[in-house]
Amino acid sequence: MVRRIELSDFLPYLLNRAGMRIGAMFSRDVAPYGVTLPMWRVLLELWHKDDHRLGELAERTSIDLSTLSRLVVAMQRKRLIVRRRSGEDGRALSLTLTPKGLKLVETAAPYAIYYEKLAMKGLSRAEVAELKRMLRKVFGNLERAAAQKAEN
Amino acid sequence: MVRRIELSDFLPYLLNRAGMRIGAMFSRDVAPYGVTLPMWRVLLELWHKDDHRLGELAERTSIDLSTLSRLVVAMQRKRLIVRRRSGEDGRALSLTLTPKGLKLVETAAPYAIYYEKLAMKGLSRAEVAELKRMLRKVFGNLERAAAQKAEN
DNA sequence: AGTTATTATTATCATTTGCAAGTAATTCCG
DNA sequence: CGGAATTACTTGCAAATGATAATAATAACT
Repeated sequence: MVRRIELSDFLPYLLNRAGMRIGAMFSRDVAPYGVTLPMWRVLLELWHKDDHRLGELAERTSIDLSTLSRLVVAMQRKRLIVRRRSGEDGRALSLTLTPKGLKLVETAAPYAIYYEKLAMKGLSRAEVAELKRMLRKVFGNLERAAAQKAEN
Repeated sequence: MVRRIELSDFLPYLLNRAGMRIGAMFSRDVAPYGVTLPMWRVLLELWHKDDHRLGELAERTSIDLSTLSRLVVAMQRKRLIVRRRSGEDGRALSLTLTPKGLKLVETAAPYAIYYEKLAMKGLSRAEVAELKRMLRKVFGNLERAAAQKAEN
């Protein structure tokens, strides 16, 4: 007999629920600007650090490589990003924001910041720092395990 | 000029990354049993509390209602759950696990528990409790805001 | 009771997604 | 050096998804 999982105390469940909810709320707000959640993730990543290659971006946005490949083509057609071959490695792409893309991230960013603040309401500065530290830790743990598994 | 968002300190990003990663790892392990992540979420929810209606389940699993409707039909065809009209409210469904469904959750649950443990490695019992409490708080904050918005 | 409103569920259709196979560039190694 | 293996990305295709419209049952109101 297996013990039942208590959902309100089950980390994957809590992560999924909080993550999906904040994504959905943000998403509805920025939809009028023509921004979808996957697009936003790409824009945000490129804002944060320009000149990404595709694989790197897929890893960081949690978007499947083939899905992302099509997404960046679409985003280039919309003049939000530029896709060119990397100089160093002719297989790789170099993805960068256009001015139009930059403008769009800057338009959407306040909504993201608003929802982050809203989510953290009632938590002290120290608690928030702890929460984020632990989430980074959690991700690091998973990442390390995945890497080890890939090794074998 | 808008200040750039620091990704490694941005809650929605941390939530998404951790949540997606743990979901993906778990998912690969249980795929051989014919369990997908959405299916797992439904099974887990019904394991936790039997006799759900569809809307309630959609809310709790973060699965879109129309998507979920098809999913539960498919799961009934696989004899994992039973779908019947609720006695109390003739509009609603009453969804329950079959013995086969129960067996399947019990097969998959150890993987879920394993990854939860893995994710929390290096955190003290007290820290874990704090993390979960804050995640519930975060979700509650978002939920409350959404409810208030819907009111107006 | 009859009409309207509300809530819950399903069907349809266009789009998105992800797996698997394919292509091209680069690196490895004899 | 040169062919095999690896890496980076793209594409084809079947399945999953989500928005919207339709349907059904119940509740609320007159």
